Amino acid sequence: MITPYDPQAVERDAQQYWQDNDSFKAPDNPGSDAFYCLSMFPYPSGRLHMGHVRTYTLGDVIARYQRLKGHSVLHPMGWDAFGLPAENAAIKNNIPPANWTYSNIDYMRGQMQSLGFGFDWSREFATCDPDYYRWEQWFFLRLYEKGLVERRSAIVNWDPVDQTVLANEQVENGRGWRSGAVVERREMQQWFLKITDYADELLDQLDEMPGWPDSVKNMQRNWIGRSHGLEIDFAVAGRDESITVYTTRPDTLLGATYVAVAAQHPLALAAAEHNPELGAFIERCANVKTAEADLATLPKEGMALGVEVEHPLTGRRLPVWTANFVLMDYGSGAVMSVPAHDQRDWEFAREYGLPIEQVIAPADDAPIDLDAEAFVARGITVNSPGFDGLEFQAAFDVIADALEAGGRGRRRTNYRLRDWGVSRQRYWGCPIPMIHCDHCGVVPVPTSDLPVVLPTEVSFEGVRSPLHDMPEWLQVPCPVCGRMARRETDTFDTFMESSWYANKFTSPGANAMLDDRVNLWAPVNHYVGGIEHAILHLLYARFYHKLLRDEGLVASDEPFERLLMLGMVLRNGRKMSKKDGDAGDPQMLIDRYGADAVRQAMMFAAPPEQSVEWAEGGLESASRFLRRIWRGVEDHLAAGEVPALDVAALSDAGLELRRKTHETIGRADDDYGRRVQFNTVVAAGMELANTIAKTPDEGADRAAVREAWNALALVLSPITPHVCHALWQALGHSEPMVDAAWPAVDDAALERSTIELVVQVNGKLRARIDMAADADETAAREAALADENVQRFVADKSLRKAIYVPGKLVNLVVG
RNA sequence: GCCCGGGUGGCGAAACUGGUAGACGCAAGGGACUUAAAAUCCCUCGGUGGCAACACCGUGCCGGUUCGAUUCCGGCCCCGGGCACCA
Repeated sequence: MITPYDPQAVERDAQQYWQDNDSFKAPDNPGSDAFYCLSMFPYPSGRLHMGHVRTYTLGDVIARYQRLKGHSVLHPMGWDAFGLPAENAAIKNNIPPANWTYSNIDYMRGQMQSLGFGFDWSREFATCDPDYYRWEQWFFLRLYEKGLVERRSAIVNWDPVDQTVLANEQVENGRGWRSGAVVERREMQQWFLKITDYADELLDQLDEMPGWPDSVKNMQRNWIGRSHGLEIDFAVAGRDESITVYTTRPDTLLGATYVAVAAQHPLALAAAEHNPELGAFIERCANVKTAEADLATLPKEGMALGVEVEHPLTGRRLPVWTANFVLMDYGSGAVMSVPAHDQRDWEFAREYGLPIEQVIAPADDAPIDLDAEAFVARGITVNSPGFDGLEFQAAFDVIADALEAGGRGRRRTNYRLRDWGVSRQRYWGCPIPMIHCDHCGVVPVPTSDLPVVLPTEVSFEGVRSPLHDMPEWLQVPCPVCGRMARRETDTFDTFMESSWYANKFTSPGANAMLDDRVNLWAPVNHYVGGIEHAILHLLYARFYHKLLRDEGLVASDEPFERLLMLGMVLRNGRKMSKKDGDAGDPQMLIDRYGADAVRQAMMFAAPPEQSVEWAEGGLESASRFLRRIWRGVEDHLAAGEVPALDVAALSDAGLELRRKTHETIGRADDDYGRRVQFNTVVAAGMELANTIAKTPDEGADRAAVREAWNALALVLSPITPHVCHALWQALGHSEPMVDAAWPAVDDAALERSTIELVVQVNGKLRARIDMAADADETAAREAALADENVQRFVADKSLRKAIYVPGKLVNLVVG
């Protein structure tokens, strides 16, 4: 019976089968063959977009391939459910965020199921489930006891639209990463996680992570930004105090001609008390309503404090200035200024007429012009009495030793990385389990009172968190003194939830944060997600994993062994957005072409790490191909019984098909497993289908045709699982495709008796000749020279040399 | 400015370890089938010259190494991403 390919029916049947048979339920006790494949869980924004389709298809391909290779696979899915859009929707439509979120989850889960992703849905959770976030609260209290949590006042990035604090990582070009509003600087009491305590490990371990792309590792290195330098004390002239500066260039110390401090530096604030003009300047600096990134574009401005300090080595008096380019929260908020060898200091010195004194000369005696710009490269010390003639490291060490011996300085490592501010002034997040008591101060919620459940029956008055207006939630007896106290109304940054969800999937139903099962699966063997998370999420998740490890909750050092960073899905060179309308809506495409065609088109469009220009043309192509193989199998089956494979009885066409079949298996295996490049798997499948099509399906060769169809169904099944499931059944297998094993390559099928040998003359292709595969060099050379076209190029010249690459080419060098 | 990627036909791309550039597909053109259309099948498809065999040119640009370079090295141009008064 010939039935036309009906993707809707085929996909419904396959999905029903997987559901009825719990096909993707991961075992609780996997053996050493465990493979944990995870795709970054989505924010339940309402509906899937093409970026989701790409990410989850790639993850699904990996999971299904590993399963065929014999692994026990864990491939879970959940929801990164806290966050601002739910509140915005709530404010706009007057729906409680919880309702909005859970209904989005229901819709998106349905979409994922219609795409045929092989997720173990029994492990699904949303981060807004109290059963999930209670452990986050519990763990936060453990960290608090351990001293890894701090509450302190800090200048923070304030998003005036979202009315919340943002981490540095969430500020892009001076604007909030979600709202796009210009970020302001505000001082507030905040909770911090001391990620800087782990800066060295987070940095150093990158060197031992071969499964991560270099680009991501470099981004993280830059973000952590470790620098080695010196803290140097400058005594304030005439006073019993000193200020400390930080420098990575102590070799230039003798060239310091002034010292610059941040506007908020205590020395500047003190000087301003007697100097209204200076006070006004400091005021102006503080009120610049911009983020740090924007400061870079401001002109360099400053003012003398009327204070002098003593150079720690020469005793020379240097003026102290305040300057708008010195940051209070990096280093010590003060710098020694060496205008000859730092471009910023140079510009400032030129503006205010401060001296520029050379103390470093180029090692190669190249001319320099300090009237044009600073000489910032490393070189040899000059004009530095007692320290001359030294190259960078020698000067660094000698000066560091001298200062340390005199108690006026010390070696110090600094980081760009700041502690992680986790407080958000928002409602829809995990409540921070703290209580404010007028008598006892800040008191942690006793673990026996966890979870602190976020009330979900709420209504919004503007953007303000409704928690402020819920006295029944807000007021609570102080756990220490019993008097009425207030709950903390801030909630956690949502990156807190996404920092440990991968581990949680291993321990469903545990009456603990994690249980022993975590180490049977963790770390994630292959993690799949968008490049936009290269810093934020991945750095926090690495940090959190180390926190879990140090609490004895996981045994591994890193959460993700191998990382696949996908390029973005673009349309007309831009990130896809709502403007793309139906074209950007996968649902319409699934309804029209079927999930398999959508999946194949997405995989075929480009290799995973590259950004992909989404074009619907690929869907017609994919659809056409799937119809073709469907019809091909139908025709093959309609021709009746197939004899057992008898290689000796095969025709040349049959042997050729067998070779193609086994080549395809080998290529696909390598592409799936090692190269993680799936567009070429699709191409290889198409080539095999083309070869099948031109092989007469007759006599003994029918066995080779059957073998080829079986191989094609298996090889393509990670990408187009539904149609392959159906074809596999039709081809007579009683076992379902998901339980099949990856086929072995038959090396004998790959052997050739003759090959096409390329003949080059002086590196240029001149002929192709048929040769015995095992021909030796002499035979190859003679056959090459016998070729008519080759003769035209060698006839009147002498043969100098011949290069023979067996099985490939012979290159005749003549002259 | 610094750190990563990338640049190959009209388009998406392939070429994995230096060895046949453009696999596979899209679009286009021609043809078959059809009353017609859809679907399907066949042929052509980097440029120039040539009836053809074939030749010359061609992987952003310039140079180098090599018998041989899309691939390695040096310099430059352009595009994308990350970081950025970080001392």
